[in-house]
Amino acid sequence: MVSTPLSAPELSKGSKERLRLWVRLLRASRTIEAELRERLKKEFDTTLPRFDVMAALYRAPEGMLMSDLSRFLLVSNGNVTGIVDRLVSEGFVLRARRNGDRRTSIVRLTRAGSDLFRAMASAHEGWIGELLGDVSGNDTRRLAAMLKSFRSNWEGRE
Amino acid sequence: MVSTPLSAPELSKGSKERLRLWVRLLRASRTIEAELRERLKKEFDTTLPRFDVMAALYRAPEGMLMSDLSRFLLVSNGNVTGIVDRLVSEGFVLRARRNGDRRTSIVRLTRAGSDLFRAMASAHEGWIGELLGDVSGNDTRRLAAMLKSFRSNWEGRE
DNA sequence: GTATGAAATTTCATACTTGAAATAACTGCG
DNA sequence: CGCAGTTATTTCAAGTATGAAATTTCATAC
Repeated sequence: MVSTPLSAPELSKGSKERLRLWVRLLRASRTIEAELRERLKKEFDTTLPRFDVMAALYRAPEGMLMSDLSRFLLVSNGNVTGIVDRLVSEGFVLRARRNGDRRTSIVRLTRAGSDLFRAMASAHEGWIGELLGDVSGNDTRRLAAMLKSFRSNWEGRE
Repeated sequence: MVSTPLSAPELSKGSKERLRLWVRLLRASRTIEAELRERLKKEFDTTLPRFDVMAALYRAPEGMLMSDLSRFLLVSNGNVTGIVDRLVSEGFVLRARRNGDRRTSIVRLTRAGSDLFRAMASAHEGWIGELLGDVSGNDTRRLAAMLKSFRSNWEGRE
């Protein structure tokens, strides 16, 4: 009928409902993210990206490559460089050259970094418990399961 | 036992499960967001924040105040200023002074902005349908309902 | 051993983002 | 009226984010 190339009259059947789901998903995560950012700033004078990097490194005591960090956190390479730079200059993270491959550098938490992260992680877990406190235990498990399967279904591509 | 002030031995009962839910929620939305950003760039040479602003304005043909935009999109005031500035300079958005209150400016889409947004929205809906395609209709509705109640429960504060 | 190409990281330009400070305009009390 | 306080917006510095180009190193085929 009309000439718009991509917009078939209805698109896929459930696309309106899925769109609504996406909008709510995004709003939920932005709301929580904003609150976390504010608390991290107020309580620990740090930021969410720093926290994310430290969380990733805390789970990998032997250290991670920059590219592993960027893949795991779903952010670009150049981005990780900047955040790690600042963490290094503050003494929470260490860059170590490897003997094997001089292109790569292993990044890991310093002792001060681990100590700080433990304190932050504990507070963080409490905040999440509070912010998601109105979600029942059943819903929590069901939501988490749905989101898990979504991710694994979809990420397999590309 | 120990001296860490915030970390009671277990925190709230379901806090570990809620933490897992949060991590998955965040990963899901970041994964989708990254894909949308890439496609918006490739297909329309624009960005997600620009799209978000235009989407908000499209729903409000009479226009919105800057502060309404920032509240609705959950981003800071200063942020909206920059994005709108760019959209204005590209001819997709218009700032109009009001006769009533000279502090405020009503922001709305131009004709070109509406036309562009319609095209983008149609593609966008299709992408979401595709990216969330593995979520069944039932799950879509259930997830959306859970996320809705979460948001309204929690946002009532502050 | 040396070109060729791939891989890991950094650098760069541009844009987004926040939170705080600055500006400008409105409101209403005395 | 005058001015104290509030509201709407912009400005600003610092940090985050991307994607592309540049660097450096490695690996492999000659």
